[in-house]
Amino acid sequence: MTEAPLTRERILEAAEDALRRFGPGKATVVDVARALGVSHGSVYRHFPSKAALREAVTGLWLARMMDSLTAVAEEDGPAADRLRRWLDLLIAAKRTRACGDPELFANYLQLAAGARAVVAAHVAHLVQQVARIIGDGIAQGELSTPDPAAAARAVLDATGRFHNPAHAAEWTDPGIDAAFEAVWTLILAGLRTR
Amino acid sequence: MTEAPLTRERILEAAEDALRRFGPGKATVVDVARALGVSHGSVYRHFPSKAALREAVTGLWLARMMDSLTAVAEEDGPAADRLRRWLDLLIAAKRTRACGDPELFANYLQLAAGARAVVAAHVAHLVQQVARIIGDGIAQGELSTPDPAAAARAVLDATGRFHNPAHAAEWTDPGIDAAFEAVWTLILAGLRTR
DNA sequence: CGAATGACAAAAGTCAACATTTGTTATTCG
DNA sequence: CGAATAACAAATGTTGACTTTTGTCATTCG
Repeated sequence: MTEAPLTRERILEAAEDALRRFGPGKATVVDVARALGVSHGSVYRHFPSKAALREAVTGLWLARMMDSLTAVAEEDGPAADRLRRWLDLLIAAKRTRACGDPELFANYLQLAAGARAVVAAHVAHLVQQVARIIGDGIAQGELSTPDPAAAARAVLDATGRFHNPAHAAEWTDPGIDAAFEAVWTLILAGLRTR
Repeated sequence: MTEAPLTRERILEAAEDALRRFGPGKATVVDVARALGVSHGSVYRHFPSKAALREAVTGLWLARMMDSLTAVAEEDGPAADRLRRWLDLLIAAKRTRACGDPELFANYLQLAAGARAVVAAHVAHLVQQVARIIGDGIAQGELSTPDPAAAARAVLDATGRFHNPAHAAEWTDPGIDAAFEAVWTLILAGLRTR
């Protein structure tokens, strides 16, 4: 039986597993070490703190979520359609994770509450993708807005209720889809100014 | 020395005072009763529960905040200017209270977290005022939007980051005013569709 | 009689002893 | 020598006995 070496990757895997099994409140670094058959001190050789380990797990989790979004952001085609599909995907991804991956979502929620670097990076990444879609729309004459970067940030801010985890409790409201439709109508019109 | 009778109003006054002095976590109905020189049982003659008393206090507090907003909503003049001034006032009022009335703001925050009736009524009231401004704008040919009621709701949702108490922690961010400016540009353009 | 009281039970909150977890470091092991 | 460990101090969390608070109601008082 070969002994796999203790790598950053194996620790992240075990940490994500522990986080999912026990939740962000109960998972300890001793749990992670036990799953790997090592002492908890060894984990601290690869991560400076438990917080750093949690952030790294969240980073991977967010990165996986970004994959399908990136695909839409990099498509060709009408910018308005792409932006709408991109937002739908973002909202669906957040909702799916809130329901289907509650422990890791709670973990993300906690990190988002404190202004952790990994979350800021995630938001910056989202803004960049929206900016790209809006930029394409302007290039094709489909959209028109004075400051595309500001508009991208504004689109994310304006739709925050539907994807910001701070509002997760509202996502089961019956009127939530109608509310998004109204906001979408408003901002799409705003992006089409001439 | 005349004995003032124990009325709903005197209880509300004392309750607001206690809430402000001790904060939502520490104020008890015994505190309220003591300030009035009665037993706490008497308070329960006028309010069915402590929660109801807190809601009533919050209702008054919100109603006072609405006064200046209502004035702007009922003005004449260009709808875009009025809407902008109305939003500025709403945002300023929320920020002022978050900083200057932290105990009652914390109380409001707790009630807003649970979906209390008094908060829902407050939001409905806000929507109504925005709808009025937008309606005026349409009548004057200044604005144009398919569904004014939906647009009013959308304006409030889209600007939530700047007035929803769930985001109070972000109100000290350096970029918050620029972010609002970007959202304002976007939604104003959206309301001017033709 | 109706408003207010105070004694009471149940629920919620407090606090300090105790246990676990985090993070460090001197030592062991291959 | 470098990776892992085990023993440790400090920080954090848990527990359970105790106190306060909430809400009810039979009784009192004007």
